[in-house]
Amino acid sequence: MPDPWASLHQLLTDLDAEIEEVYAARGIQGVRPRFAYPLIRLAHTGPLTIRELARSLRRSHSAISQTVAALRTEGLVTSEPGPDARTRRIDLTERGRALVPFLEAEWRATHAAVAELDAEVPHALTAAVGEVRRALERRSMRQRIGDHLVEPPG
Amino acid sequence: MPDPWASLHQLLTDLDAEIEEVYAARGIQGVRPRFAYPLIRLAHTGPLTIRELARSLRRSHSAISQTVAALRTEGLVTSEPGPDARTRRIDLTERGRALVPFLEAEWRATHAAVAELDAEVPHALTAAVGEVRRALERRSMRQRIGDHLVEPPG
DNA sequence: CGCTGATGTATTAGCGCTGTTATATTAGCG
DNA sequence: CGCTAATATAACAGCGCTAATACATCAGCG
Repeated sequence: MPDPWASLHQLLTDLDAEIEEVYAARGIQGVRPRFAYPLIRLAHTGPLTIRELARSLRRSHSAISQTVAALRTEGLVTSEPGPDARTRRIDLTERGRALVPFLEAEWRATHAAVAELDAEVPHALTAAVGEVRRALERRSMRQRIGDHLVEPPG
Repeated sequence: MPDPWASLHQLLTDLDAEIEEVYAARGIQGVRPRFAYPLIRLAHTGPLTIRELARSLRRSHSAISQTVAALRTEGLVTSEPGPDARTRRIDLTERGRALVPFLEAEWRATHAAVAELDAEVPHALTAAVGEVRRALERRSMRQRIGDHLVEPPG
C-alpha cells in the first residue's frame, strides 16, 4: 500500500500523460505541457515581462524565467529588451502564435472533459478538492495527523 | 488560471509538506517522506530484494534502487549479496528498525486524518478519486478530450 | 565440459515534472 | 554613488520515469 494520496498522485500523472497523447496525436513537437499556459496567456495579454507573466500564472519569477528560456530555445517566444531596459518583453513568435488556437481548444476541451467527469460521478472531484481545501483551512493536516497520532511505547 | 488539476497538484504538494512538518516536529533527521514506505514494508516482510520491494510498493525497480541507495547512505538499510549473487537482500539496520514504530504511527494517523476529512466534507476525496478512475476506464481522458475538442478554423 | 545466448537483477545516466535559494548583471532613481 | 528592482543563471531540492549498462545465472548445444 502506498501513501494515502498515492492514487491521487497516480491519477494526476496519468492525466498529464493523456494530455501529452493529445498533443502527440496532433503531431505537435517540442511543446511540453508546461508550455501551454504561458503561451495562451501571452496570446491574450500581449507581450509581458517575466514578472508580469509570473504573477499572472502564480509562479515564481525564477520558475517562469526558466520556462521562458525553454520556450525561447524552442522558438516559441522572443525576449526583447523593453522600454525599461531592465525588463524584457516576452512575446510570441509566429510559431508560438500558430500553436495557440490548438492549445486553447485543447484547454477548453479538457475543462469540458473534467466537467463531464464531475457530472458523471457521485462525488465530483473538483468539488471534493475545494471542500478539502476549506476543511484544511479550518484545521491543518498537520494538526489532524497530530490528533490521531498514537505512538507505540518504547 | 492554471491547468484544470493545478489545484489538485497544489493540494498534494501541501499535504506532502505537512507530513514533513510532522517528521520535523518529532526531530527526525535525514528521513525523507519517500523513505517511510520502504522501511515499513521491510519491517513487515523481512529482507527483500530490490525487485520484490519494487513490486510490493508498485514502483519501478529503478526508482527503488535509487531510494535504497539513499537509505543505505542514511544508514537505514543494508544491502547484502543474496544466495543468488545476482540479487541483494535489503534489510533494516538498527537505526532503520527503530524508526518504524513512529513511521507506522504516522502512517495510521494520516490515514485516520484522511478518513476524517472524507467524512467531514460532502464530496469525499477518496471516493471521488476512485469514481473518476472507474469513469476513465470506461472512457479515457484522451477520448473525452477528443470528443470535446473543437478546433478553430485556420 | 565449456562456450554462448537468453533471462533476471541491479545500477547508473539522463530526462521529465515541480520548485527553491543565492548570486550576478544591469538599469533606474534619488 | 549607492540603493532598489528586474532579470538571468547556477546549483540544488523533491518526486518519478526509461533506457543503457554491467553482471550473474542457467539452459542448451557442440
